[in-house]
Amino acid sequence: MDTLLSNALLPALYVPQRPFPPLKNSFSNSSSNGIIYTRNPKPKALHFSTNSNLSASPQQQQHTLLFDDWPQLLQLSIGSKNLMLGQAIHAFLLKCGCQSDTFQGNNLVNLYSKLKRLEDAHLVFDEMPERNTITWTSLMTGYSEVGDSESLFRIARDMFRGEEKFNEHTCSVMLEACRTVEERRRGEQVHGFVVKSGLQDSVFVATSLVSMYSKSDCLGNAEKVFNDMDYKDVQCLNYMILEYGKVGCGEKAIAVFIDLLTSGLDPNDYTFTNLISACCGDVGVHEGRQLHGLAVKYGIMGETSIGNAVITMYGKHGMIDEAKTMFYALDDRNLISWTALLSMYVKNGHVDMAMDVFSEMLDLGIYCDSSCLCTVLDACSECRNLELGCQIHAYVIKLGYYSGVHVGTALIDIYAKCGDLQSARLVFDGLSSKTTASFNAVLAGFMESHMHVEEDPMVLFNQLRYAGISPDSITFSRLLSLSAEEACLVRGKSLHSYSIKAGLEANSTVGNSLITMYAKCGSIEEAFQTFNSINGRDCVSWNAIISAYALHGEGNKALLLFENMKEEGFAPDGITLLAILQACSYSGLWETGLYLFNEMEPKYGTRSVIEHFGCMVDLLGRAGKFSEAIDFINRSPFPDSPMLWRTLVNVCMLCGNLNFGILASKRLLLLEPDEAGSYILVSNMYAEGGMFDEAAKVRTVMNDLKVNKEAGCSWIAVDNKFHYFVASDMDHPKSDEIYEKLNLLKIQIKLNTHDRSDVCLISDPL
DNA sequence: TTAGGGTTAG
Repeated sequence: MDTLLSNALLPALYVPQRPFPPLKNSFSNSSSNGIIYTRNPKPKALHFSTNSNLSASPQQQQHTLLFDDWPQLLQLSIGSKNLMLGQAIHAFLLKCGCQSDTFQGNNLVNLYSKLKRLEDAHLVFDEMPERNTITWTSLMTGYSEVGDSESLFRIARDMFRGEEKFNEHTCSVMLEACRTVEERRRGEQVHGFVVKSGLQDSVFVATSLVSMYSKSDCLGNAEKVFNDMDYKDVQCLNYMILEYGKVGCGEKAIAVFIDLLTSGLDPNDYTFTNLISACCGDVGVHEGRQLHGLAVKYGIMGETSIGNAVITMYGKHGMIDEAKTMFYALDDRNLISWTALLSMYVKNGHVDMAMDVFSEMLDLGIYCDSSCLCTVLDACSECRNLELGCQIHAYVIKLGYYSGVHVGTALIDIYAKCGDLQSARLVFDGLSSKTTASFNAVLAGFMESHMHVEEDPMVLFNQLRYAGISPDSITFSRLLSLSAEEACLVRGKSLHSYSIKAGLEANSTVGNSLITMYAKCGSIEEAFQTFNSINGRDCVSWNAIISAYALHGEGNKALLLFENMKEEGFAPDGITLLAILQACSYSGLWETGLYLFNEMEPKYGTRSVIEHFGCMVDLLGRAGKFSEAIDFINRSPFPDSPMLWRTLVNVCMLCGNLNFGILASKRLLLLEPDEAGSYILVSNMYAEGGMFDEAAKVRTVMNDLKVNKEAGCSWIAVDNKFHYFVASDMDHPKSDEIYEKLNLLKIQIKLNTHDRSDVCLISDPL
């Protein structure tokens, strides 16, 4: 063990000239490290100072440690993470000459393990002549501390081979190392070992099992272990309340709380913090408010964590005043209290108030951590305020959080959502470590920028795969949405294959995106196959497949699926009704559509919003009921909505009803005199109706008013390369061949539709 | 007489 005697400690060895005051209990100062030994070579006492200067004079020393007190001081060095003090005690023990003492060895292994000095822990461990269960368990704790489960289980195997007895402590440490999805399998093996060893009745081990299963996404197993426990203490019950709260099972959390009270246990601050936090899901503000009152009755509202949970709970239920009152009633506000208030304002759409709070924090000199900065950046992102985001970005750099992955991802998010993909990429490229979430944030930028990007997200995706970043369901969902937008079936299929390889075949998020991708790329059969393959379909899955059939004009199939959805116990939401109205509209089922629209609120409890009204205008128009459509708009809550009138103009154009189209156009241009898109639509409507002079007039008005619109573009993907075209485009290197092919196609279409009256060549745009 | 649940609020 001599090998551990650090040279750095030697200057501290000093014989004092006079006695020191006795050992005090106030060892909380973590800077204590001035070490002096009274006798050499075999000291009876250790004197130490709270002064960090090792060369301080003996008169400045404050504490004396008698030989028997060393375990107490060792605990202090662990608690205060004071390695130097621990090493001094180690040196002190060496001088005492008790190298073969197992108790001392165990304590030293524990010291170095807790301080993550695994090499030192191993040195002590290796030199111990006799080891016991505590020695092995202490060493395993070190590997658990640093998250090295491979080494931990290697040691466990050695311990097993050496026939050392595993006890409840050992099993708890092993289970601690299995609290991830990746380690779940190993956790199950340890569970088997626990049962075989008869240790499952220990409340420590059982709580570790509950924790292991819930943290590895197996709440069902956690619940089984929890329910089988004969004896539960407060900490175990608090744990289950926490886990139920995390997955939004507030009712179950409250049931555990009732069990806690009926078993005569006393709830503590953790109980209320966890429980109030659980009142943001299926359990609402009524229960949250009652628990808040109960915490006041118990006299523990002085605990900041409970107050913080109350702020968040009220904030999530939109009760801004109550949340604010709680914040100002707190005796001890901490950074979490401030962040909770900030977040509450952001989530309730009061970004300006959030920024006021942030300014106040800066004025008060409160130092922000990464979580607080992420919330502020969320505020900028929420209101798409890029300028403010840039200012916060500068502050982030000043604080040194620039390359941190969480703040970095929030920065990417704001740039991406504001359409500045280039800056989003710059932040992403500068991240010290990239995560799936940061990549997903960049993908949001691609989605926001649509087709106006040179870079191919798939190239970036492949680079990240090779760098070892695993895609998750959100990655696939976003990439599939991009493929759907590009109508690129080949790419969509390739992503489908990769999602199967990634083990996400039955994932509902990926499945739902696949349905939409296949439908938008024209393959309704594959959309339906995917729908059938999803394990645990949710409301979104049903909405996706109903929308898919609506898009393909198969209204009756969409209606059939709507009935199946209800039979399987899913409550249709606003999106379902929108999809079903579209299905009726595209399939000419206007009476059914009208009936369902009128049933939305009374039968389905779904409030109709402007999109539903838009759909109804389209439905009535397609059914030729233009007069009814105009009445419908005028009687709706949105009689002056340009969107509804634009829908009517569009449907008039589609159905060739110029009279109503002109009527609707006049209203539209009155409502939207500066919107280029409306002029183009009206102009197109005239052109479709053969009124070319009127169409030209509208274009002239546009020019006079100087309203311009970016030209619409079409594209085609060939061999993973996208080719874009605008009207009259001659920029493509193969323009001549393309126009020639188009001419042939037009002739073929005319011949096939038996309309040979106007077979002519598409004129060269030049 | 040493080792284990170590939980909370943004």
